[in-house]
Amino acid sequence: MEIKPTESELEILQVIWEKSECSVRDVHEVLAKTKDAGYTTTLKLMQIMHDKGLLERDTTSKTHLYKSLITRGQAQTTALDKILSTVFKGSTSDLVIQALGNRRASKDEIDAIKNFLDQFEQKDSK
Amino acid sequence: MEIKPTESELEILQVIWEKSECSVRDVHEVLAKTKDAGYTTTLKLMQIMHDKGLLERDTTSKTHLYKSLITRGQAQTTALDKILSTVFKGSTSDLVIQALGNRRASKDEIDAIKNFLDQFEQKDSK
DNA sequence: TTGCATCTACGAAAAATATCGTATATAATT
DNA sequence: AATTATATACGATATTTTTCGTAGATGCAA
Repeated sequence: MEIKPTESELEILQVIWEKSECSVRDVHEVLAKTKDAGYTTTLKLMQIMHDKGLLERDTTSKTHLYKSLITRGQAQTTALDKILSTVFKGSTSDLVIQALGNRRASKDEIDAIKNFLDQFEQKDSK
Repeated sequence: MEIKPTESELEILQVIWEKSECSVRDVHEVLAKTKDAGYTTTLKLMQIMHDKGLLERDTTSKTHLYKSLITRGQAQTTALDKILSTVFKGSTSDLVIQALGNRRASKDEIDAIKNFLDQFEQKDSK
């Protein structure tokens, strides 16, 4: 079964991933900075996400607390898979090169990637 | 002005990018392999894309021919920017590492990336 | 304990996307 | 020339996603 969060759902997940457990108000206050949708909109969305199995919640107190049932890593994988197939013809190296080409990456970041590649290659060729 | 193709529009663009110039039927025949939507659906979509300025078309003959007004590279950049901000907290290196980690990349691909990084670093540190 | 603030629940409207059916024009075939 | 196949145009419907308003519950403060 595929879980594909919508655009708005991802906005919410971002907040929850940071704080790990959130009330609707917690989430809404963050979103309100960049977006203007009413409180009940956020509420409804989070309820839907709960129905879909994207969030779990603790309803013991009046203010319910939500946690994400999918990790940021999972969402990253899903997102990458999607754009790999839609715009990169499945080529991971195209994606990586494009990602590095158009953006500023610090030397540290580049080194991190190189190290990663080294160990990756070792594992691969033994 | 931001152009953000929808999911279905990207499916169509993929076909057009391959052939560079397509009739509606060209596109529809490819899509029909993996999807089942009627011919007029594809037609309508391509008309909408033309209205939006995503496609241009030559209407001299009965069968209109469409070309893409955005390159695959542009779509790649847009897609990367979006997921960078929604699931990667803006970290390019996270994205790259995640992309390489979960997928099989051939030795050639890895070498290509390493070369790219080398020249990139040179440019960077002068 | 009365009133006010803050929750949740939830139906329903709005907006964005995607799909289809039908009318009509044009070209090809017999 | 008549028939058939194939195009476009385009309104209408379906589906998905987002937004909102209102009702009712719960806790807190005066």
